[in-house]
Parts: sequence; structure tokens; C-alpha cells
Amino acid sequence: MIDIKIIRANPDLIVEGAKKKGIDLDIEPFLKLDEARREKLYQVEQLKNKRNVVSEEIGKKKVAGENAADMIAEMKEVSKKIKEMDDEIRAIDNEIEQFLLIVPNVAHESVPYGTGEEDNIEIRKWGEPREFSFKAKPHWEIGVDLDILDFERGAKISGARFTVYKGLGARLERAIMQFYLDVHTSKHGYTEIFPPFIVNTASMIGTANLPKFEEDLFKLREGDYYLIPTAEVPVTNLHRDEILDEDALPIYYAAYSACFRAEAGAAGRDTRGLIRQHQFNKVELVKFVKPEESMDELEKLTNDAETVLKMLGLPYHVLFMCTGDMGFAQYKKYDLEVWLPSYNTYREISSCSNFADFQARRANIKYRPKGGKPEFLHTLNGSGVAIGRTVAAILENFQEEDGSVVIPEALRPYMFGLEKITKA
RNA sequence: GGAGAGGUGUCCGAGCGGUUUAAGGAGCUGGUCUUGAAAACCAGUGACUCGAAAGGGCCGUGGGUUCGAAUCCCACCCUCUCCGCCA
Repeated sequence: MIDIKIIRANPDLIVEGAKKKGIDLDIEPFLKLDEARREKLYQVEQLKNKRNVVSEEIGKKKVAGENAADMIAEMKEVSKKIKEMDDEIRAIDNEIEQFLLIVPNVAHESVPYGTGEEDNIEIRKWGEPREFSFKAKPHWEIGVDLDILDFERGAKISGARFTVYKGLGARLERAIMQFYLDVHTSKHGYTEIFPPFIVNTASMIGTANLPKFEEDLFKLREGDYYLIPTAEVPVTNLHRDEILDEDALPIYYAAYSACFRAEAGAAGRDTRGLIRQHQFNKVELVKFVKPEESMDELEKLTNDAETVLKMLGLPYHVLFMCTGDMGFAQYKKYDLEVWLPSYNTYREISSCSNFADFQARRANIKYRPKGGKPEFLHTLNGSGVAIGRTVAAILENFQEEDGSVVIPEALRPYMFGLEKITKA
């Protein structure tokens, strides 16, 4: 959420910022509402002050045994008027709130302007895509041939975009999960969190998944429950409505979770394999930091995510996301894309973002600077990294001509020391 | 799911519908005393929020009754105890 004071003072800046993200914002109705609200607020507060003062006098008279009938009659009118005005103000507040929730974050000035993914800028590249001396297979063929991925039965028991992992496939998925958590907690200073996979509406609003992106979510039929699309949601909301001590910052959390995405509007895209699923596993990194540190923290977080890809030996590059492709809530964002031979290109495996105070304001997360008033802190998060897509990348990049797959050394301790997955 | 109890400031904990601008304690800050510390004593300190200010709001959340609500009514949420069910 954008600070209402900033919108008031610089409405053009907000409209311009939204436009850069490809969003048309009609801000005039908001400005009128805001004006009307402040006018009414002033009036009703005058009345409330009168009510407070006179009611106290009535109390004193009553205690003294004096008659206060005329004052009470007068206050009855005042109270009625207050009630009417409060109702009006409440209605306006509601409209303003609804508007504020759909105003996108304004990107940092360094973010390149662009309208789509073709305008993202590659800023780093690590590793070299492998030249195959044989015909490389896509991971969905490798996985089926090795009998470690079962797409057909996934479709049978659940539907499209669900996959069953089997045997060493399941083991590989679990090994990667452990490996990522271990690296981030033991080498990068993150505290492990194992969150609920179901959250309420307030949490979804806090991270800006609601109200704008409801169609991307799975909502449960009973109760105020949604399946989380990423651990970012429960973990960021861990500190919702809290004021943290300055000494507690920065906070680094690493969390594994299953992620559930409706993938509305993705029909026909990435229909084969593990790339786009309704349910997938991911280790997410979340940070709560002081405002002045968030830009540096984004670099560190991105670096932490890159580290695990390097340790696995997977070629990747880093994109500086342009305004048009960075998302609604982001202030600055990098995507890590891993090389996938079957696509003959890089595909997203991690997204690292600084939200500045955008989420903190929605979720009301503050910190108390030494000797100062509470202030909104900054939140960041990034995948550290997506697990299913890691499996896809490992199968494809490390496949052998005989259909086997070499397990990256870093994972072998988690795979009974196994060096290769071969046909049974 | 059933029955009961309860949600008050950083914490504990009072609070007949009208000096509550929330008692009291703890904590925290400063001081006295002490070689220093502890203890004791004295003084100060009450979140947060809207507002330029005056002022308004805030006692789980949201409504309601009333001239006036922490205090009464309704709904919801959460916590605890017991029972039931259950991995």
C-alpha cells in the first residue's frame, strides 16, 4: 500500500508509476473522496468534542443531584448527527481503502522502463549451457523413462498440472528441499520456519495477493481459508500487526512449503512436465529489514539464491526486471533463470524482490528506531529456490546418453551417496 | 463438535454506566544511600493512531443501546480447562 500522504501530495507520481507498470489508475475520484473525508472528519470531531465536554458536565450535575434534562435533550440531537456523519465517513473510508489496495507500488528509480519480458535486462550469467553430443531429452521424457515421474497418474488422481514423484524422483525432490534449507540456515544465517499452508484473508491482503489476484488462488469452501501460493504469505505475515525492536533486525527466515496456484490464464502454456503445476515445492527466503538497508539486502538475498544454483552446477542468468514485468507490489526485482535444454532457453527458477514498505504498510509491520517513533520496515523475499523446477533442470542438464542422470555432488549426501539415477 | 472460564497499557493485574486524562504492582529512566552492586527510599515514565493544530479515536474484532460504554446487549475471532473425535 502506498502512503496516502504521498498520494495526496504527489498524485501524478503515483499515476506515472502505475503507468510504467502498465496499469491505468484513475486517481481523481480518490482525491475528491479524500478531500470530502477530511472535511467531514473535521466537522464530526468538533461535534464529538462538544459531546465529550457536555457529557462530562451532565455527569457532574447528576452526581450533584442537579437537573440536566435540557442538556441531555440537546446532546441527543448532537449524538444523532454524529452517528449520521460517522456512517458517511465510514462509507468513504471503505471506498478509499478499496482504492488504496489496488494502487501498485512505484518502482525504484533505477528500475528499467519496459512493457514486457523482452525489456528485462540480463545483468549476470553463470555457467555455460552444455553442448550435447547426443539428442538431449526433455525432463518429462527422462523422468518417465527412469520411472521417477508419473504424469499420467498425477492427471488421473488429481487432474492436469499435477505430478506424482516416485522412488528416486521423490527422494531427489526431498533431497533438494533439505539441501536448500541446510545451505540457507547454516551458511546464510536464515532461521528455518515451517508455516501453515493455509492462511486467512488478512494475510493474503498483507502480502498483496488480495484483493487484486484472487483468481490465482485456491480458496477453500469452508471458512476464511486460502491455500498459500508461496511461503512468502505466511512467513511475511508472521509479524503482521507487530512492532519489532530495532535490535531484532534484520530478520532472515527460510521456509519450505508446498505452493498452490490456480494458474488461471495459463492454459496452453508449459503444459508438459514440471514447469507449471498447481502444486509445487519451494524454499522461500524472507527478510525484514531497516528501510535504509533494503537495497543492499536485496543484493545479498539474490546472491544467496544464486549460491545454491552454483553449488548444484546449474547454468543460470540474472535478469533485472523492468517496470512492466516486475509485478504489482515490487519495488525492485531480479529473476534467476536456469538453463533448460528442452526449452533451449533460460526459465525462471527464482524471483527476488524488495517491496520497500509496500507490504509492511498493508500488513502493519513496524520497528522502533532507537529513541524514535515506530516506522514501517522493509520486506523482501525470494525463492531459494523452486524445487520442482530444480528437478527438471537437473534431469535435463545432467542427463547421459544412456538415459541416466548424474546427481550433483552437493546432493549426494542426501541421496545415500548415490552418483547416478539409472534405469531400474 | 459439546460444556465452562477468559481476552484491559511492555508485563502482571483492578475496574457499581458519569473526576478513568485506565487503580495498584512489576519493568524502564533519573536520584539518594553504598568502595561498587543489590536492597530500600524519592521522583519520573503509559502503548498506538488520524490531524498542521485544536482535537478525535483506541481496554480481542465489528455492530448496537445511551446525553455518556472498558463497564449493558448482539455477532464473530482467539486463548485456557473438561468431555468427545482424531494423525
